[in-house]
Amino acid sequence: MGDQATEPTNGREGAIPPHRYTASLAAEIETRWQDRWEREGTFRAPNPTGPFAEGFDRVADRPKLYVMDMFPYPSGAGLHVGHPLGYIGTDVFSRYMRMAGHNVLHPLGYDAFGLPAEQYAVQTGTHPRVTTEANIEIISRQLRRLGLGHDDRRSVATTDVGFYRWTQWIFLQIFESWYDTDAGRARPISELEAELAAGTRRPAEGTNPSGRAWSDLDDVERRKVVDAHRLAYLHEAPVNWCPGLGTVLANEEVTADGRSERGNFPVFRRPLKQWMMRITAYADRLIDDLQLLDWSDSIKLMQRNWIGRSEGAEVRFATGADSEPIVVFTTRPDTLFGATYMVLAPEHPLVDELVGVDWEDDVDPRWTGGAATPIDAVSAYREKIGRTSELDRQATDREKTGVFIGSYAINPVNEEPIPIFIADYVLMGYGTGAIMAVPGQDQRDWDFAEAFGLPIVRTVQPPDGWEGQAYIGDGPAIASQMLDGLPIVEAKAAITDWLEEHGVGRRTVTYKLRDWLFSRQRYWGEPFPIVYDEHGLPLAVPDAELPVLLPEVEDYSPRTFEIDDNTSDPEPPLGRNESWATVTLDLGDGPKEYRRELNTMPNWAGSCWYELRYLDPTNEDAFVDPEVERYWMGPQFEGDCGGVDLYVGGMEHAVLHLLYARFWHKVLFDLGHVSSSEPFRRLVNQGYIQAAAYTDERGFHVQASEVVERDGEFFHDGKPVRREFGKIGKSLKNMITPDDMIAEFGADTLRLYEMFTGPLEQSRPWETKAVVGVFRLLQRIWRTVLDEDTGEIRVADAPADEQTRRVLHKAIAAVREGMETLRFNVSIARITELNNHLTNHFADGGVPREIAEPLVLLLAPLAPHAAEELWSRLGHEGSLAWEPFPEAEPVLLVDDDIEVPVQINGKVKARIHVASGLDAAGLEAAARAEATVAELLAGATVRKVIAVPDKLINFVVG
RNA sequence: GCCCGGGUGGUGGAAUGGCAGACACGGCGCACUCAAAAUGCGCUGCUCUUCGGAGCGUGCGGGUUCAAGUCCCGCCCCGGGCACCA
Repeated sequence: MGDQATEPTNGREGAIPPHRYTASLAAEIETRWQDRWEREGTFRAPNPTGPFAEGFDRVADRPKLYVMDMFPYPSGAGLHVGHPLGYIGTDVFSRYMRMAGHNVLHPLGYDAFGLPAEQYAVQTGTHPRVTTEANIEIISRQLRRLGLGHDDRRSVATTDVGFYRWTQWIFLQIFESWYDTDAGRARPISELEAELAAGTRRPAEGTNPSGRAWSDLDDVERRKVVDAHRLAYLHEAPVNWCPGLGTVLANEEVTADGRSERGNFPVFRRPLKQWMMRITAYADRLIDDLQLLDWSDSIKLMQRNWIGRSEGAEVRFATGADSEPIVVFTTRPDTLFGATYMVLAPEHPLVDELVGVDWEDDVDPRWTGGAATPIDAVSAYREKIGRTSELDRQATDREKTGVFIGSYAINPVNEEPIPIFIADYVLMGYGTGAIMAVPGQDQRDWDFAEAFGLPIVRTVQPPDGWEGQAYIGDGPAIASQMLDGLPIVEAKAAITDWLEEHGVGRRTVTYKLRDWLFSRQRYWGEPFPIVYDEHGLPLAVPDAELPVLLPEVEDYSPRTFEIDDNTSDPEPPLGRNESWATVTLDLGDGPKEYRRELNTMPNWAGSCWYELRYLDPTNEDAFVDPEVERYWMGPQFEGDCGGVDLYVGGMEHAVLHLLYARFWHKVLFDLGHVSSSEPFRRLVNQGYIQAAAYTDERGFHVQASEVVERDGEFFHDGKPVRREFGKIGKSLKNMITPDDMIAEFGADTLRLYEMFTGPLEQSRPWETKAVVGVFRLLQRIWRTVLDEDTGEIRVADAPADEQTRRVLHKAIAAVREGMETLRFNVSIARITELNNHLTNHFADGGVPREIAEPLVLLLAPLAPHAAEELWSRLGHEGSLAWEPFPEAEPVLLVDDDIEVPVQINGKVKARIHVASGLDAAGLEAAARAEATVAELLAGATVRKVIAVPDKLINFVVG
């Protein structure tokens, strides 16, 4: 292990002063302070009430601050140096804010359910809990060694029975509620039942297929109606069935070319009964409340795009005498007069009903796909796209395909018959799965119309010379009867009114967001607190029966199938324990036998609410005490959504985790369980650390640690290799662990290095040889305070000179600003400047105590161990974690005399020294008096003088 | 294709519209040393230079302004997201 520069290199006694700050001294200091912090509970944040209330008096008058990281998955590989970047950032911020007078809560737990432990269990038979706990042990030791000041009492794991018990409870809250669109919020399902029974409310559209009155329905029918309202509901819907994994996947887990993100197996769309979460009910609120959040615009935009709200109209197109009309969704109802054909998604349910028997005599040959009859054409086309969806879609992306189905629809505005096609550019999953095609104003429709020889009618006047493509811009309506001359916005309003008056359409909104598929055929997840009765209908397991514990099973795997077998049904592993799968319960009508739900919840469930459990992790009566939640997360001002004050994590969770967590939080808010309407008020996405990886001539990665650099070229084993930057890890053979860096330099140096390489949000390359820079900074600060030979402090009690005071206070102001804006790199630079001044100014020691002590405190959030040690050597008893952070005195931030550049036509020609605050006139006089300036201005015409006090003066001459 | 970020020395990066390159790495030089290491100090954007200095410089081209890395318009390149969304 390289210990160059830190230890004697030749074994000679005394080559290194005995009290120098070295890696081994750092290790001794760091482990000692880590033990002491743990022993003294230094970072325990008191709650206002409950079991953690001890010590609250001390902080009661402080503002609260809740700082959180996206918690890690405890993988067996351990951490590399990229993982802790965000954790160090939040730790520095938390330590700073504590010293700046806040009651800071900074916990970290583990997102411990998930596939890797389960797959390991499948291979080895080791229970996932054993693997998970061992991995948590390893990672928590690694994290502790970094000196992260977490409240150790609150380190929950989603796999703890005491945690997932409440995950199940929250699931039941969601199950036991429905979304009242009139009230715009979730309400308990019991209130719905009461209103239905009282006749004050009718079942929502689509929830009562029989259409009979509530009073005429039997109990089972009524339950089905109620179940169809629930926010967690069973739905027989096309799902992404992945036989290779033996499980169903969420849309988000399927790649664009129809394969599983994990494993890259084929995925099939097929109907299955699965648990769904009605996140779409919250679509508008999830969009609208983004404006309350202090998140980056890019993340907000990604969420908005994901939800994909679009306003438009539904239009009904009549088809034939007995067939029901085709409903299309359009954002451009104003172009209805230009609808010259219609396209249905190939799997649209009306296709089979509408398909014609024979082609007309004069049918365009391009329309038939070469088939003898419309029925043949439809089935051939469906088969064709069924095949191509599994192949890469890229190739077919450009050209439009489809077939005529041999029948017509009637355009409601002009009674014109228009041909109906099926084509794969219309998706069943969006809108109504059917469109009116307006080639004049839509490029995709234009392309299709060109390919199939369909008429193109422009209904918006394009600019002069616009030819050969659709025109989607604004302009007056043409060829549209009563709409003619209207701009798009007015035409939309007019035609939508007309459609509504004539009963052939209405205003509507659609979303890209789908309801969330919540069932997984896995073992290592939360069991659903649900049983099924003899009707096959779901019932909640009563609170008293929670938690529903994961049963022991002999085999942890779901049954997997041939990767292209799309006919078998999922068989979850929980079904392998027969005695568990059936349970006798008394649900109010005597003991009866029920069948348990065998699926488990997806990995996201625990992370949807863990920010709440940290607050009150030992509570057995509630998922969180309401008073504790209000204290840490409640709104802080009128109109505030409340929530965690700072949440730091990777960009990869921009959509899924952050959307799901917001959804759950809003349900809990609606039901009155939390006072905050959003979970995370402020979000920061930390960057990534990338490291150099090297490939040889064959393109194989070589061990990065064995590569040497000569004159900008890189060699491995004497042969040249190519450098690239990529993710740290085993696959690129460029693994760098925090353990290695701590051994070589110490944890404080690692922390400083990661913070110094750039602002928290920015990605940066790892450069081990640059780490020595911040290591030297710590050595120099050490030397500022202590004598390296004797170990005695070398500070003086004499007062500091004016200049040194000014340097200190400017540093304080700048360090604070860097801390508050999470630009720790700037804070470190200012500390370096201060220390450089001290080494220059007090070369023989004797740095005034009034300077040395603030210097140590400025360093404390960044390099806490070294700072604690120096603080105690300076004679202080307790930890400095609760010492007040130095404050800058405003008078000392302004110099008496300052240097001001004098520009002539924007070029600096001279510098003058003037009293700070000197006004424009004084500045001009002083500048004109300067010899060079006077010379240059002699004989020139000064057209204008811009004098900015304390900044510069500019003479514009002509 | 569309939507977000971002392009500043050899490198990581600083800079409320007001002296571009703070701080650090690397490099060069000096002191200390028999020598090296360590430490300390100095220099280090590019080009020219009579060694005084001069010119050019924040991806490229325009513009606004007394003044632009920063604001506006149009391009180029890199990173990320979405992808037939009606």
